[in-house]
Amino acid sequence: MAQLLVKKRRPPRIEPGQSANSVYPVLFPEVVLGLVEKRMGTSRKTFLTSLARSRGFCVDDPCSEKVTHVVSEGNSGDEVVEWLKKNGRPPGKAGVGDEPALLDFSWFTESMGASRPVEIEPRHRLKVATPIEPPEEKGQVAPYICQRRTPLLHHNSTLTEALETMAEEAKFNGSEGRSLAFSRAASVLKALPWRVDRIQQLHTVPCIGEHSRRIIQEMLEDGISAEVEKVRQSERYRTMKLFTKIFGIGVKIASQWYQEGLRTLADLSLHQVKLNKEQQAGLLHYEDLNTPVELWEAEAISQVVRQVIEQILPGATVTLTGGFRRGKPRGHDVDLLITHPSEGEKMGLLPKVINILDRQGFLLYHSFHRSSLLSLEDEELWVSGGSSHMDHFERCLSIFH
DNA sequence: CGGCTTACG
DNA sequence: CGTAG
DNA sequence: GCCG
Repeated sequence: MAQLLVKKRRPPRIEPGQSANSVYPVLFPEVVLGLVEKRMGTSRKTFLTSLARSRGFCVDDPCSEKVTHVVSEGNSGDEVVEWLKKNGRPPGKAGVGDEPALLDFSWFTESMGASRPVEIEPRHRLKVATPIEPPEEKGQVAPYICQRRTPLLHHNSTLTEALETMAEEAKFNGSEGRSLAFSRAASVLKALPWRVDRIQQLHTVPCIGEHSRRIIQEMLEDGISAEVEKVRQSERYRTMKLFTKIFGIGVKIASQWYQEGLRTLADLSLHQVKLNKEQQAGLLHYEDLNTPVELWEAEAISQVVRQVIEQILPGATVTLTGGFRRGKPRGHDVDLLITHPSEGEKMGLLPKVINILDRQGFLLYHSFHRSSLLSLEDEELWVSGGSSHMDHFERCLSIFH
């Protein structure tokens, strides 16, 4: 099997103004809307569905198990629960916690206005007298990390961003352990099914110690943490963040540059710092490489690679994997898996693919050696493969254009 | 007080 | 030393 | 920094 990863920077554009639902790119695959027709009416539901899809939302039958956000207009929470039951929504498994959120129309309106799913707040939730959710919620966090949900959209973004700033700062200072602890504190808050609004709610939550609790308390009381703000404003933190976002530059080199008085990307050129090939590409394509890849871009790259692979190895399959396959709307790269029913057909496939992509002008940068390759740019393409009984590992990282 | 992921280039 | 998941 |  061969695995290919691609990051693209400016792939083919999708023309605006298309009407069919399928042509709108899904920008928020982690959110699936279900519109309750009761008291909304068929035509209004159709209109709202088109509106949502045109803004990149996925819309499905509210009774589908894929639905994460059930939106209704003019119904009480109990009425929606009853309606879902009557219209055949399968009952959720107790304790799994995968029940959809039951939301008032205000959440829909605000999300459409923002062109993205806004964070769910208590005022958005429909009040349900007969809870559809099992009384598991108030309780604890699962004992094992692998049992916890860490959703992209959760209820404590402000708090987790603060804790992650502290984690980053610790890492910049060489304190891996501290950094890990703050990262865990942030993660555990992402797993909570409710918004933390009182410090007492954290008494039984693991990974929240004295320091994290102090920061959280400050934020709950003042809406801001002086300690975190001080970090965010500090020249050291800002500069380290700037430098370590250069592909190929880690804490050590960034710190060294800071010691030498360097502060901006322009300073690096002025002082003619020594950079290897990857780092040069990293600096040259700094903005591009730090701009997230959108799902539609990933799909465009897959399509290009698919077309090239078809020429070289007919019958091969190219599948988008990685974060996008897990439903993320954005990523920092594109993972592609290349498979073919026959054995041995894939040897040397990667260099051929890269050469063709290069000749077609898709690659801004690429490099590979005997067993691996790595490059970075507006787009990057990474391929790795191994054969079944060979310890073969072929990889390629390039930049797509 | 020690541990905090691991492999590879 | 840096990258990746 | 947090945990055992």
